[in-house]
Amino acid sequence: MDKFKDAIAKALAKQTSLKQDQVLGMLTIPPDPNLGDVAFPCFALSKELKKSPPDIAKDLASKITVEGIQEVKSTGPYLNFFIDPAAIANAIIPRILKEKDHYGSIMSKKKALIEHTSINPNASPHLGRARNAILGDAVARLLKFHGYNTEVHYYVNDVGKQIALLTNEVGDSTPEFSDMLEIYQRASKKMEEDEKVEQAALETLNKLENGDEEIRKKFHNVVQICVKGQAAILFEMGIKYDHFQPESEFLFDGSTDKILKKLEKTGKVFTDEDNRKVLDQSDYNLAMKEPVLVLTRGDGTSLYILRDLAYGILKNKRKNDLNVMILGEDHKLYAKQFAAALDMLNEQAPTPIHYSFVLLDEGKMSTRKGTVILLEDFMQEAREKAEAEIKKRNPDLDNIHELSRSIGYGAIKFSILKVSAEKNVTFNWENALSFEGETGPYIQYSHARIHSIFRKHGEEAGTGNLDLLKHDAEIALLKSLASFADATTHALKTYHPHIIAHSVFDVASKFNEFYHACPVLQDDEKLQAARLQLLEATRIVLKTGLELLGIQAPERM
RNA sequence: GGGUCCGUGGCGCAGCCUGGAUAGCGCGAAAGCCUUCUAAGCUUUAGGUCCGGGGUUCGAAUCCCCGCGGAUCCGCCA
Repeated sequence: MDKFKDAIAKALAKQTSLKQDQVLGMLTIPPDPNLGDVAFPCFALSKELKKSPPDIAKDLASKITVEGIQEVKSTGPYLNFFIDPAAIANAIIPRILKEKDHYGSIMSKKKALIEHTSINPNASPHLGRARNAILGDAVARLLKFHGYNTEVHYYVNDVGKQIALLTNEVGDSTPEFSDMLEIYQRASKKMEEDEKVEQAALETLNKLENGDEEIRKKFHNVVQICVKGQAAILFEMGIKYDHFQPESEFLFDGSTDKILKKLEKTGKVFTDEDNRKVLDQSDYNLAMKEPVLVLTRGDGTSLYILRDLAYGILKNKRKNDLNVMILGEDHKLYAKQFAAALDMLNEQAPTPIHYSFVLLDEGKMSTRKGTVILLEDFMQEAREKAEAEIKKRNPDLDNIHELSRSIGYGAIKFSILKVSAEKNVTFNWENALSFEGETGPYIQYSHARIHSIFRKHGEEAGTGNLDLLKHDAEIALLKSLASFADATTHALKTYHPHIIAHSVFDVASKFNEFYHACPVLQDDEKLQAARLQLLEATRIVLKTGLELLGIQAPERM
């Protein structure tokens, strides 16, 4: 579409006092395709020309001709351009068929690093955490799609007080991952009731920092059980990581000490009345009562910020062109403080991508309190529903087990990814497990329908005269395919996968309208050949779009 | 008290960056469409003070200001 807009802008620039770039910024899409494909509002020229906008539109309509535009018409104050449908088809279809799964990619050759998920290793992940992982995975896929050599990190918070608490509670027993949630909740409850429990956790932590091998082993065991259990669930969802970075590494290799010393050299570190080391950040305009960052506890043990800084510096050593991390909205201020601290060390900060929480009707989720919906339970519900649906429609399929995973997880991911990350969502079983309308399965179904046609016809789309594609439904689909490429670049620029979700849904929706309006396999061989090409292009885009969201594209369902 | 994000038909959302013509989509509701490429689909109908109030502008869901409501944060949790 950009091609046509450029041509229009060029032609308009010749006829008016405006520059081509200015015109380009003013062009809009009419609300109804019957009005035209591209519009130029004439209000702005009104003062200068001392004529009414409708008169200007009329005047320009009679003067302008643009290649690939079959008609220029004035409607009130708007100058409307009708793109020749054949020109759209010939511009977009060959491009998609040639670029295939790269269609929409900027083909960067740069490097990127993304850190996401990074759940506390204590229990089975709940839906709120899943939003981080699913969003992060989608952004990682987006980066890879655009050609970024992308490294995916999972930061393992294996030295916290919460892990100490869990480790103490586990003691010498050898629990399974599935026991951890209960153990963690039990420990949290004990801590609330008895402050000695917290004291014990802090003592354990202190021993860990002072190199107690026994404690270190225990920590390691508990953390391993948790991380393995969590990663297995996420892996089942198709979410993978290149590197698990243990936080403890920065403690044991002396990085935290080094960073503390470096920060002290800035002269901004002071010791407070409780013997804690505190970093003064008043130079950074942070919206807090006292812009300070506490670096150590009174007993000298380090706080997470020092480890985070070490990790941030390590990330920078990889020389990435893009460096992003997915964080909850509760970490917004912390991300700023973190960036400020890195700046004091003359280091670059990663770009945070924040998301809001998933709420339940009854309020917030909390692993400690047990008011959670676990991702694994949600996954199971989705699989079971998918399996029931498949058996209802297509009981003869031989891969029902595999298929119900694709469809169930597709529904979960799409329901999370279609909403912009900064929006609070209230979880609702019915909406989240819907397979109809604006859902993952709807898109998967559209993709499967195309495969069905090709199975009947034979896999080769062949060649044909694309000028024949001029039905309204065909044109609408063509335009949707064209705007997919805009969506992928916009999504990259803003780190907003929901833009992809809506775009690929639009393609599926336009395809289904086309499917009902235009029979593909039919007597008119030439028309059939043209439509098969359109179908092949649609299949490519649907598959690409689904993959960007981490959703599989089954060929039958 | 201060900062940030969100507020769009009964419900869930897109549109806001970059202002433009009757505000889109899905669910739910009502009615229709399977002897033709999979009905997880399609078509039609009903349903909206775009949270409220000011301002900027020829024009505001969109930009600015002031409120209201929700989320979240503001020193030893990560």
